[in-house]
Amino acid sequence: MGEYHQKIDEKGRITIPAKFRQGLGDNFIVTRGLDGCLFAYPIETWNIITKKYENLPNVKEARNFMRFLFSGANDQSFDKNGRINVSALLLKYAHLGKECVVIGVGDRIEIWDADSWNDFTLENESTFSEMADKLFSNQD
Amino acid sequence: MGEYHQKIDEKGRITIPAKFRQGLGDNFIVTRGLDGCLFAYPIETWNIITKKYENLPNVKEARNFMRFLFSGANDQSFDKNGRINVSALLLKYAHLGKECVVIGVGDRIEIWDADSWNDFTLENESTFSEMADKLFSNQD
DNA sequence: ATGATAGTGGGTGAAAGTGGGTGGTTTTAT
DNA sequence: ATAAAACCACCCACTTTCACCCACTATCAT
Repeated sequence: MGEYHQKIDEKGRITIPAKFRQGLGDNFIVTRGLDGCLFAYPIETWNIITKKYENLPNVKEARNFMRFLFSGANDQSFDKNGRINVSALLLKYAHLGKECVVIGVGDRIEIWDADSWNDFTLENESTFSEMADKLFSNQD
Repeated sequence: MGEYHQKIDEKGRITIPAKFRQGLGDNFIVTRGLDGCLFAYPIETWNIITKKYENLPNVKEARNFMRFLFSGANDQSFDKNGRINVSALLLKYAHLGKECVVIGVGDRIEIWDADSWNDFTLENESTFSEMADKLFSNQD
């Protein structure tokens, strides 16, 4: 949980906030996420996700799906200073420039380009309250 | 897993990314893949696959698929620099030019011509985001 | 104020990737 | 049968990249 603003240096390194490091473990997966951000999963969570799709029938759609799933995935670990090295491909996918935002969402971490994140929050600001209404209205 | 862009030299040699080498082992199989790429399997995985198809009913489709699978199969090993020597036949089959893309997909590696891979991702871009929605949303 | 922890930037040596040479074996032509 | 030609496995050399290390700054708690 939480929102942290971090910088991406010229080598494509991102410091993951100290708070998140323990949750991710020593080895974890960074992959393409939804709405133009990156996801980072603990390896155990990733294994659960992939295990679900391991025995798909060998048809074209399934093959494409697996290609999408695996080609975007990188296993990562922290350097001595708690940084990860994001590949050029993933940087491009998420339009990551010099500034980024790292947020904790349930069992994963999301990495957003600062501008994208800004746009996202602006766009959704007004709908958040509606969303909250919807989500929590029939709670007792 | 992951996506790596490599070059093919004039002798038809492709450097397999260091990350994939251990998974393939010293001897492995390269063969015609589906959807216009090449597959590379560790020898153990290959044995399992062939065993599976040996037990298929002896119908024409099965025989044809076996022919497809076996006639293109080469056992390969790495040279001192981690490269494999792809036969002219397989290069032609996968339309491999100077640039290629190597991806890890579950228990195998796929080798794509750079342009083919580009076309593939462009064609599927829209369905990929749907896939991602499916993939990450109905997580239970 | 001071020490400890987190974040940022950069240098460096080892490893990965790339290209080309060479010598021996096989193939082909005379 | 023999020499010329082609091929291929092996070797070496160069370039680029990346993982690791160190140094500095900012932030926070005591």
